[in-house]
Amino acid sequence: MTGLTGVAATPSTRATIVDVARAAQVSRQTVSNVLNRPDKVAAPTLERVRAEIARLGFTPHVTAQQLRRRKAAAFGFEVNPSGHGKMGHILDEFLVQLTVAAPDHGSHLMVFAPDAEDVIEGYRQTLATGLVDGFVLADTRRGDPRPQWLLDHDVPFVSFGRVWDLPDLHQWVDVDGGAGVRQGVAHLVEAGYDRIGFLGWPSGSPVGDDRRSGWLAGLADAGRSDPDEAEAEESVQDLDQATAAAERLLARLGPGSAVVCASDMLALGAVRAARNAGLALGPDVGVVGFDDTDVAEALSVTSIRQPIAEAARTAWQMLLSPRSTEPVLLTPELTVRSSSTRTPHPPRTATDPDTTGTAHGRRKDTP
Amino acid sequence: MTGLTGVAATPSTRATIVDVARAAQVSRQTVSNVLNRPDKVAAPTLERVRAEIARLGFTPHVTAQQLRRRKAAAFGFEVNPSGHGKMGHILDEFLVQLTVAAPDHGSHLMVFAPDAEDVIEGYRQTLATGLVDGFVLADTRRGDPRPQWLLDHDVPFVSFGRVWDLPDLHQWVDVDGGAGVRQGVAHLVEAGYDRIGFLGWPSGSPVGDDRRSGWLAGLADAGRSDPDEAEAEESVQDLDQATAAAERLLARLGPGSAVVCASDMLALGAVRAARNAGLALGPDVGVVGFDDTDVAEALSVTSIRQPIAEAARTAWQMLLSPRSTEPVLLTPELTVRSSSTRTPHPPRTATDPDTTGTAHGRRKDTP
DNA sequence: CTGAAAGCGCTTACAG
DNA sequence: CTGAAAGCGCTTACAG
Repeated sequence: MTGLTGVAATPSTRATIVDVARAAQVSRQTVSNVLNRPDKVAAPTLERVRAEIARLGFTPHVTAQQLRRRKAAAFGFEVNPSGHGKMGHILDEFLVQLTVAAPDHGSHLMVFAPDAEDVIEGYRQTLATGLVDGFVLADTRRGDPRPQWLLDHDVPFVSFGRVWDLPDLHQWVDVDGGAGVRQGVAHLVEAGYDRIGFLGWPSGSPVGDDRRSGWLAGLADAGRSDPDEAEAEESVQDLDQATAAAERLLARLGPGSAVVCASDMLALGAVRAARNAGLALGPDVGVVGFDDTDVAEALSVTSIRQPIAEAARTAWQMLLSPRSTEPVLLTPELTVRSSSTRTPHPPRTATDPDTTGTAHGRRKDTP
Repeated sequence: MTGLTGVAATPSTRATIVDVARAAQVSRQTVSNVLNRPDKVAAPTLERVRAEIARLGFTPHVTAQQLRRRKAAAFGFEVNPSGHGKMGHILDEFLVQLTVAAPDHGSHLMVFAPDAEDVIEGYRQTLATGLVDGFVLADTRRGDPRPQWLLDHDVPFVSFGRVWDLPDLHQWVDVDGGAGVRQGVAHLVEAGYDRIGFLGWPSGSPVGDDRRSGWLAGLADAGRSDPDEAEAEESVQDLDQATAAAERLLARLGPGSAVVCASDMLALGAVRAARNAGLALGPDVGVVGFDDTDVAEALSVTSIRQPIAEAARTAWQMLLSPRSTEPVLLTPELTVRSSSTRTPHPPRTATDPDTTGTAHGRRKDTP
């Protein structure tokens, strides 16, 4: 292959734009034009250059492009060690989906872990290296300093999750948790459960309150408005406390009822509470969780799943066509499992009730 | 701040090495020397330049450094959408820990998702962009084409997980699963369980066979050599099959015995089998899982935890000082929970037996 | 110890 | 439509 035609002198070195130019008998600017403004190149030249590009396996050196264009075509994504160990790997999945979708937008993703003591400094430095043009934010919360800082410094960004502090900012995509819970209620009504309670987090968190409002909306849809306080309980994200809260709730609701939960952790508490009360999961009591985690899957608990891949694609779009002024709210889907199925249960000898439903089918419900 | 001293003309633009040079009244080469060979710069000059660097908040433009040094100081990490949904997010955690440790090695991490149809092409292209110098591999399996290709093309890499096909290649760090299971057996012996069985995967997979051998070694340690076939069962990574296999195994082992499992999924099967047999988890039957997933934590199952952060740090070291010829095998630790505690259980009325142990303490056992 | 020169691989106006 | 020129921000020998 290494002939007189001008293949790179050092074969181990990758082909450069100059190698292609020599091989195709054009200047290197023309090669660049073939790459970046093919419409400005005559057809025969175009073809010849492209053939050489293919033959040499030439891929532009992105680092050089970045420097020259003064644009990295890359975005930073913060990764957080403390986020691990807690149930639900939504952000891990989001990172993966962001990576998968990156090439479709001519971009790539750089992960970084800012010092927890000074997160903003981590963003500042990452930006200053020129390795990224902006950021994809996730896990935004009240009082989050990042959005304002990015705004102040004219740094492009998009957020996965509403930017609570800045109502005028529309560069976010989020999942409509309330709509998800509402679907869950509709599903449980349809499945034939009598009373449908809610096991949520203590009020005050925007996400939790949103999910709770979905429960109320679902009841209203079904003509079961105005539930009294007895039909809801709350617990922090802790299994023992969730179990205790669920026990209180189930005791008040009675058999034949169901519980929609603000998280799979809470749902697991409901599962245990049902078991402790001697109730079969599904037939005697329905449970729906949130986030469709491994735990929900393993225990065959119906759960509300966030459309993460779609969120990632939307994030890229917002980032790269920043004139779309509207935020996007995606609707989650229900993954239906045996915890919300009222089929009569087999004798309790050898088979565990909540193992029976092996049909892990997915179903999209619209409220 | 923008004075006559030569701060960047366009304030919105970040400071460059030239701005620092002007401000400190030296040439830009000297600034570069301050950054890269401080020993070659006179003390007063050094101090003056550094002061200006701090004042201007100058951070070198990494893209320019990459181009000039012909070195990205970055490594690629493949991310895989199909790896999700299955229990255990070891690789997600590895990615995070790799990112956390990156700055300590003057590097950063670029994630990419190669086309599943042609993974090698994804690696080739990523490398050709000049954005990375090499790769961190994970999830290596028999017949994996990546290590050989990287070797053939002189691309630096390290693998998290043994490179099974290339015994002469030592650039890997892995976790000694066998040693982990052995610890699990020792722990169960100490906890007072009578017979200790093994619930593993069908033989033939290197990882699974390794874990099984740890069980045998643990029994030998305890002077309980030569278990007969009745003390082991196998199942694929599926909950229903695992439950069935565990039921057969528990029936043969009898109460007061324990089961070490090759995964948390299998351990969950054992938990259900115990429950179906009316046995209390912990007091009546001990269970130890593998990987310390969310599911193990949620169900209070003792599990063997891989030291992922240490694996990540080791990977960086191997990558950046490639003369360390020896592979590294790390020993996992046991996270002890109530599923392997033989304390007498409270009455089975309101409290679920496997919820009692709220002490999620960690303990490092060495065989 | 400090500064002038060359160049990493590419792109972007700008002439011809 | 094609090519000569300039330059992105930095580093690395190499003279002084």
